[in-house]
Amino acid sequence: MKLDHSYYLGNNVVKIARNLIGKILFTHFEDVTCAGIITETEAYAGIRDKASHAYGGRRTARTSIMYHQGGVAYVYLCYGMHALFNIVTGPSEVPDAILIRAIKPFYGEDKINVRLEKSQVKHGIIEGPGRVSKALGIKVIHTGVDLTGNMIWLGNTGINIDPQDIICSTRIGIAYAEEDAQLPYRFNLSKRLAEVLKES
DNA sequence: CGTACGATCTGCT
DNA sequence: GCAGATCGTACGA
Repeated sequence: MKLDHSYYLGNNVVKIARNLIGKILFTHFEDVTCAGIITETEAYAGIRDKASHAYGGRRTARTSIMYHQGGVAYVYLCYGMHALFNIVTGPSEVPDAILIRAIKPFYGEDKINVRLEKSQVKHGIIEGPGRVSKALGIKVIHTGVDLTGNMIWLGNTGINIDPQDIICSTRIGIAYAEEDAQLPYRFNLSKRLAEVLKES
């Protein structure tokens, strides 16, 4: 059920980002477990990707966790108020990461709704990376958390997803990345399958 | 030390 | 559809 360390060590971050669609993201804070099915991801391909925080080998206090071996969390603050949750992948010293942009609530919806306050879940999916973190209780201090531990982890559903149900497109909010903004590094579940999942 | 701005979200028009 | 919120981080002086 729980994805183990080897899952995160592959050096093809785009492939992992695609594979994460349909996996379940769990959190366990304050004695409460919540979970959501991942429906949207974006890959950030280390030092060669202008959209990545590690572009050109940039390495600062904030981004140093990206150089850790895959399987830990990278959470950072965006626009001064949103904690964005990323999954670090690849071998040590390869700063690849995957941003989780949307989930479908799967477990602990009561707590999720409390955390989201006024902005409740619409059409069954929590869209927007800031809202995903808010819903699951993930904060900047969770940077570095081991994703095979008991605070944040990922699991398999056992549901098989047809490759045709994964839509690939360009990433959002990275105009500064110039030509790399055109890379097909964003993945989401097709509307059709999202509807099916909504039923379950 | 100063400053510009972001892997965004919400509420108002 | 658009502007405002809101502040840590990065980078240059």
